[in-house]
Amino acid sequence: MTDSVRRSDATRAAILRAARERFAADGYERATIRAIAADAAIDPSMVMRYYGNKERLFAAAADFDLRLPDLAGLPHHALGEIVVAHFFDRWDGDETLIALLRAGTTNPAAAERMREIFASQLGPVVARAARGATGPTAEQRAGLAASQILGLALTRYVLRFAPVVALRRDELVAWVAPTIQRYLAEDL
Amino acid sequence: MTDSVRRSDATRAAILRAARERFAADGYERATIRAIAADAAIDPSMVMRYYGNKERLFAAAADFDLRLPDLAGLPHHALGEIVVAHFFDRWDGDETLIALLRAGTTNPAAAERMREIFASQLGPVVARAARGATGPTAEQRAGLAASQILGLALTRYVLRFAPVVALRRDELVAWVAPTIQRYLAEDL
DNA sequence: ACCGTTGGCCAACACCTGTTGGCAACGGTA
DNA sequence: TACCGTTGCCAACAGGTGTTGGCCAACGGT
Repeated sequence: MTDSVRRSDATRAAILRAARERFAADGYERATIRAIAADAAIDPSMVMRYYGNKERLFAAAADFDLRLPDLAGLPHHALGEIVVAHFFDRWDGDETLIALLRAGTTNPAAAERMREIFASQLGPVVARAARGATGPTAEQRAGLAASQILGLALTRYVLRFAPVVALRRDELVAWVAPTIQRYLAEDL
Repeated sequence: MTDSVRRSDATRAAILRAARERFAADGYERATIRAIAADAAIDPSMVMRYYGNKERLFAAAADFDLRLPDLAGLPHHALGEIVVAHFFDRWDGDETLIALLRAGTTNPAAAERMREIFASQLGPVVARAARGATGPTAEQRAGLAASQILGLALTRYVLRFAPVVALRRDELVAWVAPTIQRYLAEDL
């Protein structure tokens, strides 16, 4: 029975979708099981049966893939623009990263998940792209890039600073890409 | 009586200090009135008597002055370094900004406070410094700078990304200062 | 020495939270 | 048809939350 499509799969998916929305909009503590269940048009106890507890529900909802391309085969001078544009694609198409960002500031487990994702997904890509560069380590380059990328997501999607919201996406890419380019591939 | 020093002033200050610590460490919702009162060695009901409710307590605890210097009289090419170093001074010496950052991601009032602070304190300083520059408006320049500065605070003090925590302060200034310099004073 | 004012604590309130167990309807299978 | 695992809801629990009102002791000016 485990390999067939169960009737409950739709419910499971509805819960996960509602959870991602709520976690993204409200953060970990304000996103209540009851509210998520109501969004999914289901009883709160079903959430517990399918996901065990709130922490495991969040872990399931915050399973995220940055889907970074391999930068080693791309034009070296365009790394910054490619990375920034890719992150815009990623968080415009999936609010999971925003959920993670909101929850990570108050929930230790969410912060740990965030560290894992960037260490295991951004780190290696940067290491391959920055091969042969002198100066800082790949981890340091990745950390610097993360600070600018997450700061952009923070001010635009979470804190909603008016000028950052008002700037068009391509304008932001033009401004921020050189920053990322320098962090990833240049020396001081 | 209102202009004299009351016996309760010490208690008021202790509550405020405990509130700032708790809000900085836990964020808005996880920082409970009871925990703040316990830190201040006081009864929870006293917090209510002195500050009315939790939201007003946060407003009092999050009253923050960036203390930005007037950049117009300083060497133009060193703006970035001065600003970045100043922010390190500011958030190393006062955890209020960290409290604001943590709370701002989940509490709408805290986010609004954050927008106010940056619009009213960073905006005008940037406008004076960037006088005569062409291209983007001062608000846009300030917003871009805020994205990098807050991203740095986020990854270093809140999410605690290992490489960003491990880098020395002067190393981070050296890397980030050119970014801020470009956002504040250069064109695309 | 008095007495109003101030500073403080205790107990309780109404509400909301994550979480649990029991019970009814469904839907394939024998 | 009789069965039994699955899917779902309802009601409740135990604990924690912000918040309130009443009571008591210490202070300080007269």
